[in-house]
Amino acid sequence: MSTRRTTSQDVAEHAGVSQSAVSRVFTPGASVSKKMADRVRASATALGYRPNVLARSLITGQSRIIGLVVSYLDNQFYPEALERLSRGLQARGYHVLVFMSQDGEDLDEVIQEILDYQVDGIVMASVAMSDGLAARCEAAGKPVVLFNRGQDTDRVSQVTAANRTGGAKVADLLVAGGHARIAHISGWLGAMTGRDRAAGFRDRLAHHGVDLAGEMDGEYRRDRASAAARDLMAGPRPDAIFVGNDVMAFAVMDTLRFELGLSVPGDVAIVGFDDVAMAAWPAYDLTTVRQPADRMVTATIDMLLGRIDDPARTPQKLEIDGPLIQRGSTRPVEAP
Amino acid sequence: MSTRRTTSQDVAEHAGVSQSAVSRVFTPGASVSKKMADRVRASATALGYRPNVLARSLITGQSRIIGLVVSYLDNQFYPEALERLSRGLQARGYHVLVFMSQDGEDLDEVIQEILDYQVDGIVMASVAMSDGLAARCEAAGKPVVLFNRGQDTDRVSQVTAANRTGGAKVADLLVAGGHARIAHISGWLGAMTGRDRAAGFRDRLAHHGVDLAGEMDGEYRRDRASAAARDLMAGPRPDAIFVGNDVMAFAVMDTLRFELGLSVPGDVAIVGFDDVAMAAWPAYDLTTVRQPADRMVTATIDMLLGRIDDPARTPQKLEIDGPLIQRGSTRPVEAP
DNA sequence: TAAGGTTTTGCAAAGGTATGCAAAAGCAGC
DNA sequence: GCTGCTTTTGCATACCTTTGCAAAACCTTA
Repeated sequence: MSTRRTTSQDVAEHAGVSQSAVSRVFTPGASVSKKMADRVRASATALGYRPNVLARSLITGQSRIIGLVVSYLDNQFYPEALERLSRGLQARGYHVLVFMSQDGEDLDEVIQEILDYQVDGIVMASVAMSDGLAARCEAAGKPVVLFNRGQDTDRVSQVTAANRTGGAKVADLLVAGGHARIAHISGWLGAMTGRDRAAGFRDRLAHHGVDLAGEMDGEYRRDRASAAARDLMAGPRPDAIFVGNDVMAFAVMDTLRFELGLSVPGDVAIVGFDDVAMAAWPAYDLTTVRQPADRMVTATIDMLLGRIDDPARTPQKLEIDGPLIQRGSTRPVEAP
Repeated sequence: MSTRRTTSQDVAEHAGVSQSAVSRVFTPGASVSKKMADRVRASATALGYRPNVLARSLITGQSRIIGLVVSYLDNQFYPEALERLSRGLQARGYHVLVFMSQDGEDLDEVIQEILDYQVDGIVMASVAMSDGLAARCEAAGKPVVLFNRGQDTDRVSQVTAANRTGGAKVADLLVAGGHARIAHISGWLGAMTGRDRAAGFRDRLAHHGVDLAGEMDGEYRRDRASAAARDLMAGPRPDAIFVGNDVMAFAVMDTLRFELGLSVPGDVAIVGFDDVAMAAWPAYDLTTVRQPADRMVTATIDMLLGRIDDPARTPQKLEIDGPLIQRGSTRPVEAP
């Protein structure tokens, strides 16, 4: 039935040369004469030969596979990042093997599976990692990059947006907009992104001498954010809400407009975080802080491949600043 | 530095048994005594040993990797499908290796790369495949499933929604709703999904004796859909538009409401296709035909693994019917 | 205890490639 | 044509596992 794959041995026989010669032709930088290369390539295409990546990786110790751990894809920021990551790695000869992690605690098992595949590196998208686990990966010689998730450790590299600064920018904007009662529905406070955005926002408000008129944990979930919006509106009404990410901000806007009959930005101004594609759609037209997915992904790839090429390099933390994008969900304000 | 991975040989020495014994302990269904298993496992955990999947696949011929080709992820239907696919395969001991295909014609090269990784099977999400290419994959013994993309070939399996039937359901609804001027902004007519939805819709309208008041190719693109909406509205106005998928439908709604100042469904009723999560959000509240991602993915996995387990099995085509979900973008109508 | 059958174990080969080393080939200069 | 040097080639081994086969261990029964 399924014909045996053609091997370098087959090509060697067909071309009348040794197997090692064939291998060298397909190994960049190996020593082969032009004549040999031509001859082997001719036989190779005649037989439809291509090197077996798995066998190769067995001996080189390089699989050209990057493991990606991701816990959910329903925040549009992640599919976008995944697409860029995959394209970028592909362009450099790597490919992404996907591992979905339940929100539960099977992360250990997931990492084990990843290591079983002999990946060359690991990207964890918005997933936290115990210190012991990080140590295990590094001990196995597999560099790890935490994408969009900060953590207090020096064992692994990290790429995040400038969350504190972003939060501060929002504070500046809302204060400049003359808002008196400003509230916050935060991202999940169990994660550093959520905490940093909130802290940056709070600190900057304080710096302006403005008190926070309410803060609730939206946990990065649509339903929690809607509930939080209802709660906030039940008391003395805020006239502006900074929401910890765009997806929650959409939920808040929907709740305000269609459930409570309020106008955005007429009654309440809304600001999000991420700048996913939908934020620009007219139905929401959301003012938000951009997380520059392109630069974040580029940095992630560079860090990862950098450490693969030179294992002596040490882990690194990088924060990437993104601009505040003013749109219709806030009243226009001169740039500060 | 990076310590050499511990191998089955190391475990064997530590436990004082042969290397093959270690292998058998980690090979389900192999013949090992309880005593041996315990002893080996003890040494294995002591040394932190886990079998090397790549070396294993070299000899078994099974990599437990499934190649996924996908061309873009900005239609939310695909991230959702990808998440389900990955989770489902993971539960059955497989993992997804992602390949992004540019819309250009490098598909040949992409498939070659996939085959280089010795994948056990291939899923092509909404990507067309030449017959020759399909033949090549099957010749290599790699079953292929086209996900959400029909094609005239018996070489590969296919899973799609019931696109014709879906289109027909929309026609029924709009006619029952008493609409007089009904238009269609189709999905890309270069793909069978787009053509089938359009054909099912058109045929059913004809069956009701209703003429199509205009049809344009939206190419599954937001900008093309908006442009099409403008064009349609420039002439004698339709009072209902069936749009080839949800993402385009959102664009059409935005254009009608915010650019042309029209009301949906007051002036124009809109129906989409897919039922992505956002369709249920109040800002759009879109009537649409559901593509049951869960069942489609389950079927895809079953077909793929079925053919991997039994290569004699022949490719199969499956259409999965999804319900019409009535929401606020059409006026309510009794179910037909 | 010995014979017979069954289960468990070790040995050795295989899977497809890369690579160190030594031999062969090529080349330049006389 | 010979010497000395550089480049190219082949041989053999290694990477880590699974698995057919035969030997060893075990169990059962007489």
